[in-house]
Amino acid sequence: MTKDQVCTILEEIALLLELKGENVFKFRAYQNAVRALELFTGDFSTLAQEGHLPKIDGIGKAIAEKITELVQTGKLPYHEELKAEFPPEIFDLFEIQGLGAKKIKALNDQLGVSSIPLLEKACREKMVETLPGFGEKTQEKLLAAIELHHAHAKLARRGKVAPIAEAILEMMRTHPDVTRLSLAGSYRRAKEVLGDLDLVVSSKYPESVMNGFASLPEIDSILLRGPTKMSVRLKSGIQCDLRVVSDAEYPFALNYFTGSKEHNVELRNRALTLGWTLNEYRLASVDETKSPPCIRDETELYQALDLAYIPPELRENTGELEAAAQNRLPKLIEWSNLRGTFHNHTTASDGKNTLQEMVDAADELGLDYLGIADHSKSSVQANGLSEERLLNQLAEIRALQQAGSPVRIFTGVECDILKDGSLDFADDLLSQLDYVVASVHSSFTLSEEEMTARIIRAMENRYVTMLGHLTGRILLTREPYAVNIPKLIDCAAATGTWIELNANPYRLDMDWRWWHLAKDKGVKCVINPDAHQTKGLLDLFYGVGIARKGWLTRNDVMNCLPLSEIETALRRKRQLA
DNA sequence: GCCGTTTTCGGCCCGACTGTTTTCAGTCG
Repeated sequence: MTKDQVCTILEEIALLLELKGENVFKFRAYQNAVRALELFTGDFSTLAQEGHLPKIDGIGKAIAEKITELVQTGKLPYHEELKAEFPPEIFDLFEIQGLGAKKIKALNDQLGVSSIPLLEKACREKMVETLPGFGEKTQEKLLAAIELHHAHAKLARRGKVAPIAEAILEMMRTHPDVTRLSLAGSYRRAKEVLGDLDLVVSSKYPESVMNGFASLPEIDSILLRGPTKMSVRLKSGIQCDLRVVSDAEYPFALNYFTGSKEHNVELRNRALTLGWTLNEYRLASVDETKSPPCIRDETELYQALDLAYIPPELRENTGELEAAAQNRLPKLIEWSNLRGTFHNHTTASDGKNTLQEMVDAADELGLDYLGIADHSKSSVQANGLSEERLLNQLAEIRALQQAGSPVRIFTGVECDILKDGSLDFADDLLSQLDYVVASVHSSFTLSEEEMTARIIRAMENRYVTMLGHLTGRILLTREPYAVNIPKLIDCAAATGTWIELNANPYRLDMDWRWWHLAKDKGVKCVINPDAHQTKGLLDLFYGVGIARKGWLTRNDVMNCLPLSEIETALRRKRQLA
């Protein structure tokens, strides 16, 4: 049983305990355990088999025993028994906005409402308003929430949200009563998928700012509105929350609403140990024996807690507070550090722009070098190149280069890793290219062992410079294929193979949660847009955000190297072998 | 159920908003 499967079961246990009306701290302990497991990148199954799980902070004796039982037997009677107490569809009800465990329990106990369709029926028959604690308005809101649930997926990819978010920010920036403003929440932390959008504003005239916000053209409907807080539904279906505070409160509000929740809890705990109490408005003395320092921005806020400034992308409670306390936070990579990129397509395979157009776009973007890596012959669906067509492209690129291209063009290929781990082209062809991106595009359903062995075999080829989109995931659409990522990281370190950070907002693969580990093992990252048209090059922006979340610096990312050094770097692995 | 420089009991972040209440419970972030 994998870690993910264990997490799913623990998550269900938490919900079931909450439904039963158990002690809140009990089910929260299960949620904390899931969180701890998700962040844990060590050897999970060995630890579970040997009973060393309590070494992970947040997992105690009781939960560790349950996990061990799950890993060893694949079953957990405790979970089965809990589950038997409720109909299985009841979990869906948690996705309806406005419904929590207490209300779901009341609906189930008193009306037999145990699924979204039954809830819809009960609302339409006006049964819900008869329950104590419920009323006519609640009933209406539930119907609206059900409709919304049908209409929109709960999460949106960063690439969908970003243009809207930046547009709202720019429009609000021009409002005369806005003093300071920032996007906050998971957007500011550069998360790959977002549940909503948060905007924090400081102003002397909150009413005026709220009116301005309410009249933005992007807004579809207002979900709730108080004196300082407003939630709206945007036309794109995304929820957007606005908070207006005074300018003195702004650094605290911005920090609080940037999160993550776990980072905030740690920060508050740290404040307490220093004799301060921290909330979204201020820092205050616990016993009023001392007056707090003047805090005008987030840097001063972290300073007051004896911490170096922690960039938003790192605020996931994965060791950033400890590092900030010891002043050993990395200097994170920035957009301007990128000098080139490697995984790009042209009309030769399934791209929408020609070689010349891609080169011009790279030049306009200020890149010094561009790698072309079209698909190989087995990717028939993507018009993959035959040996002959690849050699033709090679000649075309050399001619373009000699004609005086402003951008250095590197010749590569995105070479399919076949089912058995062999490559789509023979070594003598690969050796004529500057580099090779090796990717899986078929047979996604192999077992974890087979898939891991398949990719390892490909990495052991001296001509494979880098590994493309490591897990094949399409965010919110296709699950990653089963593969042992720690083993792949170890192999990349041993063979000197770079791992791609695929910057396409549909992929963002390898996931940011693994980069810190990869970096510690000495694995090099390469940020590639997997561009299929000129504007796709801009996806590099999303890649930098994820690299920052993964604690990476310019030294960890190969395409930060200047042109004078990248050529040698591309040749290094093939010369080692 | 977890945790520990208030340590084996007694805490566990906490404020805003809504709706149903008539002082508060539930939900959300």
